[in-house]
Amino acid sequence: MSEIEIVLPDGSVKKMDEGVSVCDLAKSISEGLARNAAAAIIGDDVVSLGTTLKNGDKVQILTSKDPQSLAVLRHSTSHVMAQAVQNLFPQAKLAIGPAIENGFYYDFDIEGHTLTEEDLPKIESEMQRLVKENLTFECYKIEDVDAKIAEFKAQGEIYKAELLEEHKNDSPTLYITKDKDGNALFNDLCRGPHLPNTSFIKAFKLLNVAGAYWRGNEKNKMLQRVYATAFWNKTDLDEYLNFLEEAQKRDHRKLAAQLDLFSIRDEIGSGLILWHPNLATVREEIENYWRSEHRKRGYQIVNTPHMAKSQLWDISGHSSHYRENMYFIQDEETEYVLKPMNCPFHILIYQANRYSYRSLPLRLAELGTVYRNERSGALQGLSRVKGFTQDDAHIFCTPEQLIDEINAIIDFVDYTLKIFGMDYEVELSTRPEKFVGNIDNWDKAEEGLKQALAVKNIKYEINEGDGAFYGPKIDFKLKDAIGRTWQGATIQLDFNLPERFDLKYQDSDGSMKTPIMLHRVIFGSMERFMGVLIEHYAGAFPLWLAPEQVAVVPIADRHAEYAQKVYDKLLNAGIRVRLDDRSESMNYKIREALQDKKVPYVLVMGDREIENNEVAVRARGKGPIGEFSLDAFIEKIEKEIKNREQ
RNA sequence: GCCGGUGUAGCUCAACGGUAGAGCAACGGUUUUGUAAACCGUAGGUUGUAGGUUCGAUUCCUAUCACCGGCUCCA
Repeated sequence: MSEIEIVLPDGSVKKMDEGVSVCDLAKSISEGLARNAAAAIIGDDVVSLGTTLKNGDKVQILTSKDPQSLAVLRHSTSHVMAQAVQNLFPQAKLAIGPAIENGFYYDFDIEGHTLTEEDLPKIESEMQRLVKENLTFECYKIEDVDAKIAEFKAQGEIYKAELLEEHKNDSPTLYITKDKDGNALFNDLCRGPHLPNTSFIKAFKLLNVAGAYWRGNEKNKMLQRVYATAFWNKTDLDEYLNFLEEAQKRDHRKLAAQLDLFSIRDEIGSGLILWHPNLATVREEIENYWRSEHRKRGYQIVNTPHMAKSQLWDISGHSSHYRENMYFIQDEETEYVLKPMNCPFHILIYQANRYSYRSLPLRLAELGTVYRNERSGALQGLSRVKGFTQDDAHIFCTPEQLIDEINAIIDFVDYTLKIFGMDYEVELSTRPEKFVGNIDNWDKAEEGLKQALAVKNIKYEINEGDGAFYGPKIDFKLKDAIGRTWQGATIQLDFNLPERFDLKYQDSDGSMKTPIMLHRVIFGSMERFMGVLIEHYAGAFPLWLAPEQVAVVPIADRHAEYAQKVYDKLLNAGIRVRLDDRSESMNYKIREALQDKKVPYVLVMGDREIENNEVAVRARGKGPIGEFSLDAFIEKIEKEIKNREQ
């Protein structure tokens, strides 16, 4: 028997007999490691412990302490769930069951039974039973693929048969779940990796059931998906479940009712937002920021109509590419389209003048309200609506100016998100299968975006084939206060529209050339961004955005006159203030202002304050912060507002 | 659009074949309060909408609309 050399993470080399597995390696290192080993990494791949080692393999053994092992735990738990479901519903056909970001799911096709929330506890207890059996997961290479496909088909496992057919040349493997006597109880076509056995599975929770198309294609059958999660221990699981609860409390649709922010009415239609005064105030502040910041950064602000003749959309190509999302309005002779995008209008503004390379870039910005006919099931609160206002801008520039322009936008986005205390992740989406323009331009554009990101030293992920049909794009995923991500700003390159509209500028050599066009939004849409902000702040907007900044609370009726003076002075200083002179108890008024309305400052005043010509200040989340003269208080909050303090 | 769930007072929920009830909010009164809910009372609903079954429907059935969890799509 010959020896092989294994490289351990510390760089040391260990000699092992040929044919040994990762598990043997773990045992040879220490008993404790062997007991705690969940999986391993060989090279770049996470593998099961049963994997046979090869000479020169770089091996890292994973325990529950290594972040990479969590996906293995979840994947194995998903197999246990599939096994439990098949035990309870023998007719259930298995589709796929991967680990996902915060847990895992498994898709089933169960004839004659529709899973509901009530089934989840039953499945969970069956899983508990299986886990207690201390089952092992063993990996087998499928030698005779065709025979196995036939077997799957005979069992009715049509989805597994389809998957195996597809992966027949990838040396497919089968994971068999066995009890302690070695009896095979369950098997699943699976690439792995898996835990050695179920003893690691200690904390899991089934979350919800949902429909999902087989392979994500809406032409395929709809399967039943069970979402679940698993962690190494109950503490982590509970923490995650608390997080879900916290997220639910922050739901902008719930907070909308409590804080009187917006509503959607049947009489108007779904996906159309009524902005109540409170949210309109937040929007006004944000629009003010948006306008002044655009001026500073060399943008010109424009306004364009809400509809245009069909002809315009024929030229832009939207009539063919975007038709199902457009609303048409028929006048006696002419057909109009409610604008789903602002770009064609900005292009026509470009066309109104002649440009040279010296007068570019031209940056046109608009808070442009667009209407898109969304599929009914897609609508959601403020996040997905039919009518919304994009903080849209289009930049027309020369190829030489492109990278600087992209960098400037990245700066703008970065600067803006910092104001809201939001972090972000960046994704670059490249050429899709269906695209317009020539590949050469596409390659250049993708390279340009990459360069711009490199100059800024920004880390990003690449979404192959996820670009728009007219150009590649950079997306910014906002991370809110509790770590959830939201689609926010995007920068899209466009070679298509400038050509369709035959846009020109005169270059330094006198020749006429076609400019490059950039589409970009910073917030995305006012609606979606407000939704994100509400959840980010859990409804407790910072002072500069708060619909009501200060509540004035006189303790008894005899203090009303003084309170009125305080109120008038604050109002005069441009503060959004409310005088609460109802004959309710002071405690009631404080509680309502802070808890229900989330007002940042409550000013309480009684005999003492009148005597000293002061106000007693209570800050949201901080409690009483002392007595201030009114001027000192105004000065303090004016500074906070100006600095947009969080 | 698709799969599943849910629609009861302004809000949160109860009743589930016998004709709808509570808390908060609102309104009226009492209380005049010292840092997160004073007390008493009044009013408020063709139970999402339209059909059907039934002596009788909020409850059962059908259709439809909206919302929720997802899939797909997307700012």
